[in-house]
Amino acid sequence: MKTADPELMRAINRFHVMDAIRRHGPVSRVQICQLTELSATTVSAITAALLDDRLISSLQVGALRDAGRGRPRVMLQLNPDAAYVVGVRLAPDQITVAVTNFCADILHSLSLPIRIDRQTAAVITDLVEDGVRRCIEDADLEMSDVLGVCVGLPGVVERSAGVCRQSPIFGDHDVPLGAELTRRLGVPVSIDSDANLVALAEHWFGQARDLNDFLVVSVERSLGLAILHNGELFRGANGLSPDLGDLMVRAPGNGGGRLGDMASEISVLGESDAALPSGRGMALLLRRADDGDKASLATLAAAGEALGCAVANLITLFAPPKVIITGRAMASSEHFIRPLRETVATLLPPSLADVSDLVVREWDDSIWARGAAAMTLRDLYGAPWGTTGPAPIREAPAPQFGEL
Amino acid sequence: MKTADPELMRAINRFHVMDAIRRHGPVSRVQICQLTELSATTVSAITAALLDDRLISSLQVGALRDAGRGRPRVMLQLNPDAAYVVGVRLAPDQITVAVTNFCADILHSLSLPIRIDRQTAAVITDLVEDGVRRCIEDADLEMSDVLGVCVGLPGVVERSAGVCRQSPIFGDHDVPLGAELTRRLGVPVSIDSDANLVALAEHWFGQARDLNDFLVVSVERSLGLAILHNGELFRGANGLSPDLGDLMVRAPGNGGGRLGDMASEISVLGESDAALPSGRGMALLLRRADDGDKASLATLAAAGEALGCAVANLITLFAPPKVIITGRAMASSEHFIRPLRETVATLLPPSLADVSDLVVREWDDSIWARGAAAMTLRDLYGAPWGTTGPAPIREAPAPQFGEL
DNA sequence: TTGAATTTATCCGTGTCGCGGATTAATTCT
DNA sequence: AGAATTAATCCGCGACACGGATAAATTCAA
Repeated sequence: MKTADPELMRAINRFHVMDAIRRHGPVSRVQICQLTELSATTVSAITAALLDDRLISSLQVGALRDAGRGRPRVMLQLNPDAAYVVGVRLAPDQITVAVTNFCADILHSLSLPIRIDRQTAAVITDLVEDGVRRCIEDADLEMSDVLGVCVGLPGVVERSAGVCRQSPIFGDHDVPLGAELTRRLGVPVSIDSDANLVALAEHWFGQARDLNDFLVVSVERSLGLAILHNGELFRGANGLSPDLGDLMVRAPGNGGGRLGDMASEISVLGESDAALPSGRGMALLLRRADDGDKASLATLAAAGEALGCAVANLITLFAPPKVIITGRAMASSEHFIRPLRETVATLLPPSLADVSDLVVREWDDSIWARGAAAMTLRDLYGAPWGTTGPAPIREAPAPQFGEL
Repeated sequence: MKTADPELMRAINRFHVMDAIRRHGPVSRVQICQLTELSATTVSAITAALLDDRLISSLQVGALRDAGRGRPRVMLQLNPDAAYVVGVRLAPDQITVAVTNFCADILHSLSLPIRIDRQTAAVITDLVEDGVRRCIEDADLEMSDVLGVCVGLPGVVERSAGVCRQSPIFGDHDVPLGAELTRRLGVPVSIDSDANLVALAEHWFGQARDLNDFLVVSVERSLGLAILHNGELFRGANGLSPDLGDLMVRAPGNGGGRLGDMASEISVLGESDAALPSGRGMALLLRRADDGDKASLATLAAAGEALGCAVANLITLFAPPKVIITGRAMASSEHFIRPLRETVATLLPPSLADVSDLVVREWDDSIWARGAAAMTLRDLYGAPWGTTGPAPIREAPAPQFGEL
C-alpha cells in the first residue's frame, strides 16, 4: 500500500470532488462541501485546479434560478469534452463499438453482426482494430483524441494482465488481447469481462446507483457474473473475473454439473433445438413455452433451477441487497425466472431469506458501452485506491476503544 | 469513505510503522524506513510518538551486535505490556478463554469442557462472563487492564453489529452477544466467526504470513469458512461472515443438499454412529476407516467429495493461492482429504487447475486465541482502513539489511 | 590512546495541505 | 439605493512529510 504524503491527500480529496460532481449532476461548490465533508476552502482550491485542467466546466447561469436570495451558486459539471474513450463488446455473434465522451454519453456506435465464435484470435483482433478506427472516424475524432479503449467479453479475464484466460469467443486460452490491441491502436486498451462492465454501468448510471453491494448475472449464450462488493468490483486473487459458468451446481430436480452446461442459452438450446443464427432458436423456444409446450417449459425450468442454486450460494457468500439478472431473451421469460426465484427462496438459509432483492433487467446495447467508458474513465478520475460509487453507507460503527 | 486531512495521513503512516514493527520483529528505525518507504525524519517522529504512548519499546543494546561500524541501531519492538486482550472461543462442547498481551502471546488460558449446545443464550453469556473474569484474575490482571474481548463462535456472525445471526451454539437467532457482554464486562466485546479468527491468526502468525489471499475451511461439528481477500477478511454486504454449511452442493457420486448436512462431523457421525461425547464417535469412525471398513470409508469419502465440490466453487470465485483445511479430527484423515482433493481437481475448470495449493493444518487451541487477540489489537494499531497482513508483495525478495 | 571513518538518529528550514474566520462578490428584498 | 443574504475566495495557523545539515555513537587504524 502507498505511504501517505500530501500528494496522496490531495489525490484522495480530488477524487472525492470529482466523484461528487459525476454523481450529483451539475452541482455547486457549497453542495460539494456538504457531499464530501470537505471545507469550502479546500473545495474551492480543488475545483479551481480541475477547471484549470479542463476536467470540469462551470455551467453558465441562466439555468437554475432557484429561489435564493444571496449570490447565486455557479454549477459545476464534468466537461464532456475532457476526454473520449471507446468501448468494445465482443459477443459470439457480433462486435459492437461505441465512442463516448467524458460523461460516458455515447457519441457514436457501430455494430458488426459477425459470428466470431471460433475465429482465430488474430482475425478477431483485426476486426476489433478496424471497428475501433472506423467508429472513431465516424464520430469525427482522431485517434489522438482517444484516451483509452476498453474491451468487454465473456469468459475469464485477467484485467490487470490484459489477458483473456478463457472465453467462448476464443478457441485459445490466455489470449493477450490487451497488449496486442494497445500495440496496434497506439492507445491504452484494457479488457474486462462483459458482466463487470454491466455492473459498473449499473453502479454509475443504472438502478444500482445507491448500492454498494450487488450481483449481476448475465444470461446469454454463456453465463456471466459480476460482483460489486463494498463499492468495488470484486476480482479474484489475481485480478481474475470469476466465471459463473464454471461453478458446479445441483438443481433440486435433476442431477448436477457445470452451471454453464445447464443454464446458459447455448445449453438450453442444445437440449431442445438446433441453434439457429442470432437468437432465432431462443425465440422459438420461448414461444413454444408460452404456448404451453411441456418439454420447452421443463427445459427452461431446469435451467432456472440450476441458476437459482448458484445464485442462492452467491447470496449466502456475499449477502448482496440486490441481484440483477440480465441478458437478452431468456432472462426475461417468466418460465425461466419463476423457477429461479423459487429455487433461491427454497435453498436460501432462513437467516438470509430476505436480504436480497432479485430483479430482472433487460439491457440495451448502450449500457455496457457506458460501462466500458466508466471503466476507462475511472483511471482518469484519479481514484487513489478505487472506491467508486455512491455515498458511504455508515452503520453504527464497531465498538471503539478509548485512547490509551 | 473518509476525507483526507493531515490527521488521516499521520494515522496511515503510523499504522505502517506499527505494522512493520509487528511483522519484522525487533527492527531498527532505518529498517523501518526501507520497509515503509517513509523518510527517516517521519519514522523518527512516529516512533517517538509510539514510544511516548508506550505502544513500542526500544530493545536495550547488548543483543544484536551485528558487525557494523557506525553508531549501532537501536531495535524497536511492540511493547508486550501495552495492552491486554481476552479471546474467547465458543465450541459446542467447550468454552475456552485466553488472555494475551500486546504481542498476542498467551499469558493464561482456561478451558471449560461444558456442552453448551442447546443452552439458552443467557446461560452461555453467564458462563462466558465468569470465564473471562476468572481468566483475568488467574493471569494476575485487573478488568481495567483489559482493553477488549473478542469472542469467536461458529455460525453466521455480524461483527459490526455484534450480533450472532445464527449458530449451532444458540437455539435462538439474532443473539446480541456483543452488546450484552460489553455491558456486563465493562470493556468492549466484539464477536466474530471462529473461522475468521483462525484466518487472521494464520495471516499474522501462521503459515499464510506472506499471502494476501487464502481460504480457511474448518471442519468440526459444523463447517466454517473464512476468506482472506486482498489482505483483508472478506465479509458479506452487511459485515456478515459467510457460512459454509449453508452452501448447497452436489457431490459427484451421490445426491446433493446443504453442505452442512453432508460434510460436517455432526452429519457424518449421524450417518454412521450415534454421537458420543467430545469426539469419541469421530475417533471410532476414523479407526474403523483405517481398518478398512467399507461403510466408514464411504461415509468419509462422501463428505470429502461434498466439501470438495464447495471448495472447487470457492476457488472458482476467489482464485486463492492457498486453501487451508483445518479442524480437529476428521480434517486430518486421509480418507476424508483424498476424496476432497480429487473432487477439487476434477471439478476445477482447466484455467484454474493450478492456482490453488490445498493444505491441511491441524490447529491447536492457541491459534484461534491469538486470532482473537489480533482481531482486537488491529483496532489499536489504528489501521485507518483495515489493511493488515504481510509485507507488500514484492517481486524481488525482501531487502536485506546487512548492507546499506 | 586518539583521531578518522562510518553508520544511525535527530534537528532545522521549506513546501503543501486542510481548515476556521474574515473578506469580497453577487444577488434579492425593502 | 441600501440592507440582508448567500456564495466563493483570501489570509493566517497548525500539522505533516521531506531533504539536507547536524549531532551521536560506535569501529578501525595508527
